Amino acid sequence: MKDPAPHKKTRRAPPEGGPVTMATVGRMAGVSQVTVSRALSNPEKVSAATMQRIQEAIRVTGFVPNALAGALASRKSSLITALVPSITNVVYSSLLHGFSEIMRAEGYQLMVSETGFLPETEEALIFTHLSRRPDGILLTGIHHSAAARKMLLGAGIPVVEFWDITESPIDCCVGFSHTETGRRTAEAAFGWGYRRAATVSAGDERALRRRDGFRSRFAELSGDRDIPGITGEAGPASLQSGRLALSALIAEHAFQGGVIHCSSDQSAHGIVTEARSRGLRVPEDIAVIGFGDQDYAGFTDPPLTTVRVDRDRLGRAAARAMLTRFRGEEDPERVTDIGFEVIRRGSA
Amino acid sequence: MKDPAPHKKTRRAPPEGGPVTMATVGRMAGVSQVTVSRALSNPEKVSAATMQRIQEAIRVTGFVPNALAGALASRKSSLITALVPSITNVVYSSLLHGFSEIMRAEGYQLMVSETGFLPETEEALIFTHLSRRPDGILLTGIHHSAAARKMLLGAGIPVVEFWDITESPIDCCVGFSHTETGRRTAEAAFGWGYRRAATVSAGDERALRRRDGFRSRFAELSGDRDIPGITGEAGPASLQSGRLALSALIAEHAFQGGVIHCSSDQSAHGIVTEARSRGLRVPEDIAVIGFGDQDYAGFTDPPLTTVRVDRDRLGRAAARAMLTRFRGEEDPERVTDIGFEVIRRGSA
DNA sequence: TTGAAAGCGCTAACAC
DNA sequence: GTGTTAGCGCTTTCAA
Repeated sequence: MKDPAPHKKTRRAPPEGGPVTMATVGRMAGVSQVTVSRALSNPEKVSAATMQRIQEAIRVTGFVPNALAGALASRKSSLITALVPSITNVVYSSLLHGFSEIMRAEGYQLMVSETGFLPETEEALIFTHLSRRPDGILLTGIHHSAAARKMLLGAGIPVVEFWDITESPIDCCVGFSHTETGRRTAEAAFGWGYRRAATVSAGDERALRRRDGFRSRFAELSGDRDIPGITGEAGPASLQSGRLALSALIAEHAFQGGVIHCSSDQSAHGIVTEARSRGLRVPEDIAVIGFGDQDYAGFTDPPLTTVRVDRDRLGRAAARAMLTRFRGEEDPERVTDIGFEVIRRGSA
Repeated sequence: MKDPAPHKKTRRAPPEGGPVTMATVGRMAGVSQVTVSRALSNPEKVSAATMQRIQEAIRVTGFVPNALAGALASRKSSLITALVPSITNVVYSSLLHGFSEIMRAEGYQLMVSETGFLPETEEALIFTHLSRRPDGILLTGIHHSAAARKMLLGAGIPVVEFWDITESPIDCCVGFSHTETGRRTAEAAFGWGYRRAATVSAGDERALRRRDGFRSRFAELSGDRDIPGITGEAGPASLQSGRLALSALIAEHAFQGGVIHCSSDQSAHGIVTEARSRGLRVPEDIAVIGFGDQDYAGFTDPPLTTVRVDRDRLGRAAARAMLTRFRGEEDPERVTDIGFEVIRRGSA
């Protein structure tokens, strides 16, 4: 028997065994597809009896709604996109943790990618992520390529930049001044009596600003213009890189002692470890200041003097900034400085 | 002037300033929307001249394709969903890193959520994630609720369980035997001459299996049936928890020395730290064996004896397993045991 | 090489 | 309360 409608094109065989949709559920419950949709999003607008039958049908069929279709139709994906330099770095992963906790509670899901500290990669990822039509986007830092900024602006969604602050964010930023941490660390160290210093820094842009803040302020205060420094590559420092850095400082820069400003607790820990295994006393011979106040910082021996940033609060503040924008509030805060704290423990 | 078509319902004002779609681009380039689609997915099927005009139009408009619509129409989302206990734990984040690196190269994006080691949370997240219609799903471990297994099976997509192995995976698994790491560690420690032991373990199911493997095997070999142990909560151990555990072992279990089997390098590091600050020698008075071979394990003082799992390889193997399934290969490997290695350094 | 038509599974607007 | 209709922006036929 020929198909009576010559122009009826079907892509696939009839709907036997096809995906379970709201229509499937509706058929089984004796209602239309729309009613199923309503039962799921506005339960109060459906009669109790209908609700019962629909729920039973959902149970039997194992129906899982298609959020892709929902997002397309409603123009709301409930998706938040996040770009961080590296997820293996606790600093960023803990921030994401705090952020996603709040966003999840509000029904949003996170899609994360790593930029590897590379602006080109970030730019490419922004494009890919925007194609998923997220409701908002979270970026690390305040430096993004011109093309990236353009795409972001064009997307017309909230953009939260975190872990740094600027007077001119794309949309809004939540963080603290990296330069200022360096300066305040220098002031603290000078106040504790240190007159000679050195720096050990990772190569990424923010670590360098922390280092430079320390350098210039310490020079100002102590008059010492010759502060030796070891600078690594962009990317996370490790305990090992800290050990190597101290060795290099001693071997190549004839470092004689004083305080060492590190761009991370990891490298600070490495320096302490290396110093001890060389029989040097910490902080008497070599004092060390870390950055980040990682979970272990208070429990090393000696415990690390470091800069504490309330990452939990930062993550939450970023989430709050985004939620505020979703609510469409008038004139929301553009810059949130959550500050930091220099914590003195045993290592300096 | 009244609308001549009384039943013409438009949701929004006419398409002025609306989103930039393929139709917009097509109009500007003087071709139909379909041709724009083709230009993007099958460039070779479009004439060079047309291609030029389309690309120019894309550039001018800043067009970003809507992957939601694409996925809905093609039934392919290029999305992979991953569920891990915690992203702040380097063990899992480094695995994700390796996995996503390969998947991204193949055009897939990762959507990650944290289960917090809770099966109920995992179940809820599986539902949410499946609603995004991922092309594949990556799960941590081999224990999932019955409802979760059912949903997963019903989704009809590749499921890779990693970081553990079982004879009966949902689809396939890539990992190693946790019990076996404990047993082999016990054998190594016994071989090194240790005759007394203790354990310090996190409370999650896999850590407990490592601990039990160590316990029973060490008891078998040494005849010592009285191995004291400290067991923490589910969730990541920290340097601090290791320090506390050693204190508890000494105070509450009158631990006199011997080898301590830890469920992580973090707690092992804590024990070493605590031992030293108490004036105990490592490994002479107290020997410590960690787990994970974290980046710092070889650089603590003394360096940690530990169990190494090639996480990079594991992440890659998991990715390969998934890609194999995407290709629809016949009868693919269901269980991949990537093994582990006991590494002896200074702490035991 | 290009286009027209149909439909992916859902939500929004409206009528009953 | 519930159903009908008209899309959301794309891919997939199929015909030209």
